[in-house]
Amino acid sequence: MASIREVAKEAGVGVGTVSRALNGNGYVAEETKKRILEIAKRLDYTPNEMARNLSSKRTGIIGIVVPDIENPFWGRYLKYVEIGLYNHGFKSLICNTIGVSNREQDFIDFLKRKAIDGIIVASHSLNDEAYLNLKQPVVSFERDMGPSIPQVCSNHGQGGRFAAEKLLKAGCKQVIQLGGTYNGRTPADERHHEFKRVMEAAGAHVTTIEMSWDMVEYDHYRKIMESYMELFTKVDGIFTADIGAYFCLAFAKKNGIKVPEELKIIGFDGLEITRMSDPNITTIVQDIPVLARISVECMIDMLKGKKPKAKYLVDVSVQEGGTV
Amino acid sequence: MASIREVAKEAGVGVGTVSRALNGNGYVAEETKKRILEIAKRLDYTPNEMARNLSSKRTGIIGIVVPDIENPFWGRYLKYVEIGLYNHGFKSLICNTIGVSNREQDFIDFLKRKAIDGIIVASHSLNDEAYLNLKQPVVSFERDMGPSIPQVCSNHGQGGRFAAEKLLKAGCKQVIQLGGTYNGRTPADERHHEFKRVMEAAGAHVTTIEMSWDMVEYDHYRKIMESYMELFTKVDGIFTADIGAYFCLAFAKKNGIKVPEELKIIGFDGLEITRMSDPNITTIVQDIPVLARISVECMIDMLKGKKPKAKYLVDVSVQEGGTV
DNA sequence: GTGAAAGCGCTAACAT
DNA sequence: ATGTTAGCGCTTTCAC
Repeated sequence: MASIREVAKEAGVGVGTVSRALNGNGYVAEETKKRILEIAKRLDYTPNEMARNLSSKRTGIIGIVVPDIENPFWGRYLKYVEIGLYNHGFKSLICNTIGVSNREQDFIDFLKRKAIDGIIVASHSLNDEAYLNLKQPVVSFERDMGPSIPQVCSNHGQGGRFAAEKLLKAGCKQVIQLGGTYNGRTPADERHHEFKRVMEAAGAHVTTIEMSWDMVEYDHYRKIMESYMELFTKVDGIFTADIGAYFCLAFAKKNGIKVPEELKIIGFDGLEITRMSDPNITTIVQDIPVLARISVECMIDMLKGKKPKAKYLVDVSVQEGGTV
Repeated sequence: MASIREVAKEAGVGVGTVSRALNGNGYVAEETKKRILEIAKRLDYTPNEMARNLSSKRTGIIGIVVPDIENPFWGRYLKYVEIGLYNHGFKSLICNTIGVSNREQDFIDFLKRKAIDGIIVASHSLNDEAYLNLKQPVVSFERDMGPSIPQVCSNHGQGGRFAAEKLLKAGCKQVIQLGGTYNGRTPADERHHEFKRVMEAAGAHVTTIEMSWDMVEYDHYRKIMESYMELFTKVDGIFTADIGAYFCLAFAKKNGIKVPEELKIIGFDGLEITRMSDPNITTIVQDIPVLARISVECMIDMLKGKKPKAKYLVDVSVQEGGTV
């Protein structure tokens, strides 16, 4: 309630002096400074952030656009982005697109109106153009949006190679992989390209089933996986996202297919769920905390006027489990 | 970049007229209005939200304090709160306390500084006092913070009774329940009180193990559950949060304990995970979308100056599974 | 060192 | 119907 003017009046000084005393900028005599601080506390003075924003032209808020907070991958990514931003003094505003492109556009407008200082986009229901020509910083997660927007993503190609090597070493000859929408050539598709390349180079046969992982209900994937499992009986290895891997394993157990003896399963992502099954699922782990940290650092650099690299590739790793 | 003044100058009118034309307030001739809108578009005019905030004394942003976004329960709650707020024209700022009370206090300060319009608190690492005496609206989720702060929570007592009834009907005589920290008398504890009361009234024996569900790593709970399972061999029924129930079931399967024949398990929360096991877990479902919607409506009411009820209790329901 | 004053960009009351 | 002007509460020159 108390404004800077009341503090100034009470202290018998000008508002400028109060501002300097409170923010530690410019010269203020120790004496007066102490008095001002005291009065500010006594009056329970709280600076008005809106006014401060208007004058400083920044809000201290960064927007984060994700496809679905409820999805464990995004929940985790969001968590670590929030932590990173917080450590740099920024707050996190979320936009959960849940497939509705309006929501994303709405958020971009919010940025244009300077209600937030920048956006980290990890969802892509909109064309890239929506983000080009923005004056404020934008960082893209898992998508190439052109040279003006830095991109952070896992080294999916490496992940695909790791998966292929694991299955090859385990003796797989006839495998299927589920996932990868080849239209957009997103970074994530790269893992399926590489997987196929390496497997085939070693003489194995690969069947690719295109499907997306925009999670609806998990149980949806159970049915999908089960129907494919019925279809491919001669298969000795499967490479798919963790959720898929989980249901594959469940199906195999239920139908007396021995894992890993008769069927090897390797996942991708490294979600908690892979550690909740018995046996644990062997999977390629994305390093979400690092992905998030780099996303944030990119953003901070841009806010400071520094130009980050165009692309950051983060190593994946293999989580040993009992399914390969 | 273009400000309202430039639009005004270009259109040969005053800034007031432009403001009215753009916001649809007050009288503006159709003719001039059309011209202004055209010019605004041509100049790519975007209203500055900070300035607007300062003058209107609101930001259109609501803060949401949760213990851990990555936890599926909170992720889901957050998702539906975000959707609700969005539908009312508000954006969602998140504060993930992850047990650090500073973070929560920091957020309260943000509110005091009028950087956000209100807070929905679903985390409680701070004393209630921190929220009392705030001029802006606060809504509490799953905690009684005194008469001045409306509270939204599941009807845990009902949930405890449902669970007890299920187990009793299934013939349980000797059960254990895990969870409930009797110190704080949080709404959630109520389910364990009621569970015990009903079970004992029917002549069953109840052992209560106090523990909290501030999730660290899921696997942490696997170990806890396993150690308790080893301990209680004569038990014929278990009531616990879904995560615990999941690991109980896993343990039972691994150790040849037949579920539900020899052991009945009933969970609480209604998380996805209960539908990922085989059999699905019988559990008491919290209606998160409704809890979220009411939280939001409470907030909106308060922002409008309406006084909401002091307490909103949301019904839970039984999800039939194969563990009871 | 400190006070006065000019913005920051918009809204709204008040003239005209 | 429209222009002018006074805030909104703070930061930041620029004199003194």
